[in-house]
Amino acid sequence: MAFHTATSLKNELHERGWRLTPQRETILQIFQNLPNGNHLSADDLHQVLQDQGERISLSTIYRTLKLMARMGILRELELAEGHKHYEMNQPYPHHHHHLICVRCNRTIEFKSDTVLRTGAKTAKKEGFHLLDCQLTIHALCPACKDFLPV
Amino acid sequence: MAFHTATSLKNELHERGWRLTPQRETILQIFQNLPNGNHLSADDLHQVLQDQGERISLSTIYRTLKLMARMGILRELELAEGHKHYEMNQPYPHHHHHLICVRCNRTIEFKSDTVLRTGAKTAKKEGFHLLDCQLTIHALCPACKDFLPV
DNA sequence: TTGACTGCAAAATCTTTGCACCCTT
DNA sequence: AAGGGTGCAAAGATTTTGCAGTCAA
Repeated sequence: MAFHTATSLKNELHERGWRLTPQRETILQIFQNLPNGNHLSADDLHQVLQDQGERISLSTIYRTLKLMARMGILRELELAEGHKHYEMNQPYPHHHHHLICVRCNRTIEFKSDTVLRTGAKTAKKEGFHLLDCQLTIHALCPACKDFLPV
Repeated sequence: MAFHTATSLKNELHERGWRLTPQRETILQIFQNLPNGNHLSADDLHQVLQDQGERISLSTIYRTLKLMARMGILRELELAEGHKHYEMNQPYPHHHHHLICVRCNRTIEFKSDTVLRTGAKTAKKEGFHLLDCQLTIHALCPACKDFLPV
């Protein structure tokens, strides 16, 4: 989970015979400039790009998001809203987890070194190459506690 | 995250003005009898029911799965296969997490008391009512390491 | 008896894919 | 020049929803 720049992205792609296209570079840039803790869905990203005057197709966006998630550059978040969200996969001091209200989707970020350590240890023990490790807590927030379950 | 029986399900439903229907009871039973560590998608569940001669519609299945997840009876798993899976939300000694290969979806279960404790502590600190807490590790398994990223 | 629940079918969402053309390497 | 990448449109997959009839309480 190292920090990625256009150059490191290029190198990693080339190692595998893939290419660095303007689209991929632009998308990486969007995520790099995203304020800490923000995340985008495929459609959000499409909007942001449109607003910047960039015309990248949704297909390419989906393909790129999946690619970068599999490379460990982005992390795929399931914030229980029917679609995935993505954010930069930041290394240690910024790495965080999510507490989510299953009713109103209110989300709180929190950090945990021990969880991060558990993730790394487990992946290593099984011989897996770690990409991302996220603790997701599903719960009911104070405002929704009494409305269970709908 | 307590163990649920038809009776406790009935009581919890009644507390909120909901009802215990044969469909809900049957679905709960399926999950109770599911071998530890197994999980079902909405469609899997539909198949299992068909095989048992039960005719419960997919709509009802989706509605029931969501309901039981929000009640904390089932846990919703994102095993990166384009659809959700569900399993009983078992309390402490059986509670587990998942290590998943993002390429082939090979999944390994593991337990962690410290992670569970972190989840409980975090929810409490924020005043949330805990439903489920899962550490999901995305990684590349030994067999897929070298095929990154497609 | 009441209104929550179910089943059905249609609709809505989100995501993937085939194909012709483009462009990085 | 080769073949990976993109855009478009169409297809796929999963999940949700409106509605009329059903049934738990």
